[in-house]
Amino acid sequence: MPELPEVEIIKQSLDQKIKLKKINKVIIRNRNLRFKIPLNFEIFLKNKIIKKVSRFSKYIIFHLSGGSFCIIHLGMSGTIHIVKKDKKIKFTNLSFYSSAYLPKKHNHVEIQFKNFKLIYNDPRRFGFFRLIEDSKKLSESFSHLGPEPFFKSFNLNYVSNFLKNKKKDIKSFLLDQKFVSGIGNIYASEILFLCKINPNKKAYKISKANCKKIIHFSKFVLKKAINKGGSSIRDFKNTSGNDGLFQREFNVYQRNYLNCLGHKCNGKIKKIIISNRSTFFCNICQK
DNA sequence: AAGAGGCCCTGATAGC
DNA sequence: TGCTATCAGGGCCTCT
Repeated sequence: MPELPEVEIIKQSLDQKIKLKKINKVIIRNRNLRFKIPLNFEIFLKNKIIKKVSRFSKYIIFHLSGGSFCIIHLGMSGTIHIVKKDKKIKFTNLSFYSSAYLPKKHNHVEIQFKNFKLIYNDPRRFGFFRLIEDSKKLSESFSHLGPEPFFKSFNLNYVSNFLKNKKKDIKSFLLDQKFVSGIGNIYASEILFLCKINPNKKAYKISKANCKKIIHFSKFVLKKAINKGGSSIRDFKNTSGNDGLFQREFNVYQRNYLNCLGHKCNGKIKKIIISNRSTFFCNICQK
């Protein structure tokens, strides 16, 4: 599910709902996520106050009283939702399940507050939780990640220097979190379509003009997706019962065999595999 | 250093 | 109905 826009939506509503709340109790039902949840996890969080919730790239960050942090990554299938005394609260944007569907399986982590609890559900268990002792270690834990598209450091100099001499295709670099963090498989295809760049194009062949387009449309697509409440595909919905709306704006993602939406283009959208991930593009518009 | 590929895991769906 | 194969929005690791 979650690329930067979806994580941003979740972060925004979490910050509203759990900021300044005290954790009463933590229950772990399955520690075997992407990384094993440490045995001191419950004790560490108990009685801590969530000072605020923030986000970097696809990571949610709980700022805890005492100066420590808890970071959450949702992997492919992680969802967070809020439950009040075994009844679901229809908080906006907190869960991507419909209100009619209360997940029972795969509720691996439960964080209890006074009047409600936060539930982490993750069928594939590619997500993870990590405890971070202080802000120095927090920045260390993100040091391997490149800038978000929104950062000033994601500029023409940086992009063209990074791609220079790289022989891999450009689409793989949009997914490479060391190059730029927050873009995932959906938005990589969408960004390249708007740039009119073929996803197979070798990175070193990307012109400066095209680097500018990549910078521009990376920001543009992610911002627009955030404004639309993210993308809901498959069975995902948010708690207010609504889907995110950005999937209606897809130009290429999952549109294989359909007409290209490019201006006066008669092409059909193609689906190919690049580094084991589905990739959608128009071979007429995108050169 | 950079790139290719495998792996972690469950569930939905398609095809036989 | 039930089997098998394929595919999912991510990212880590190893090998070359």
